[in-house]
Amino acid sequence: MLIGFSNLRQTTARLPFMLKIATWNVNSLNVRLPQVLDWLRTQQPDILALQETKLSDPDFPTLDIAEVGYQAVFSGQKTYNGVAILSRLPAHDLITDLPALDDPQRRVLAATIGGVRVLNLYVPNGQAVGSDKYRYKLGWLSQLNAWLATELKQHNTLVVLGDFNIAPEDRDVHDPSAWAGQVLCSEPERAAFQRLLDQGLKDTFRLFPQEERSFSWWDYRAAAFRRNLGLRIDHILASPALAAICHGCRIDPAPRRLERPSDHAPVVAEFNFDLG
DNA sequence: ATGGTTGGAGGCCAA
Repeated sequence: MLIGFSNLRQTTARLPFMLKIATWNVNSLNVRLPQVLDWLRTQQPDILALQETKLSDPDFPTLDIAEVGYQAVFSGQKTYNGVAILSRLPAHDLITDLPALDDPQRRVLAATIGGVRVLNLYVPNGQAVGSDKYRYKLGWLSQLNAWLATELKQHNTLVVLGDFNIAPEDRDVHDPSAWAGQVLCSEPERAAFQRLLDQGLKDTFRLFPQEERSFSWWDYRAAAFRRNLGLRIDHILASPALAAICHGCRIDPAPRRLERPSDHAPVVAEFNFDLG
């Protein structure tokens, strides 16, 4: 017993520890709270970024989330948008707005958790190419790109994750010809996504072999999930230092199969920190 | 065949 404990102490110092970071657009945390609590209990992520909470801050279910062992920070909005970060460790140095964008829409929440800088995003949907909302989306992404540059200067270990509302490549689309040039897939949106990667971020999902036709969002209509007619629009991007220790990234389709699901599935990335 | 479904407001809009 004593020997075993001694060995454990010796080896623990050299064992890597895994940091599990996830993102999930829940499409109303009110409706999805039981599913989120179950998912936290079974998957045990260290950090879970939520989008589309659709809750004002006083209504945030802080106590329910604390009961399963997580702290919560949030930037909420009634009815629309709303982002939150749930974590084992406390979150500090919060930012809730893109600099130089005076925007009442709650789509951004940055925090530092256990030394990792986390940028949680709910990128505007854009509605349709050429619409006012599409122009807002592209302007928003431009401001995001500028902000990311300043964040990367300050933080070596950084993740940008959330609902990007962009399918980066045709392989992220169930029917590329049908979606060609459409919102979520248009060239200006993909170029904006590429500009984030051009700053050194890696799409952690594509660091690993993945099944073909892997998607993170399926329309509620036309039995799209059953037919796997989806898009991969939820992403976990990692700075070079974090990408180098990324150990895996996967989409968890299980919650999408539940009754009253979100239209998005969670995405999970794991990082190995060697404390030796 | 330009459909269909969900959430939340509030008697349509956003996704």
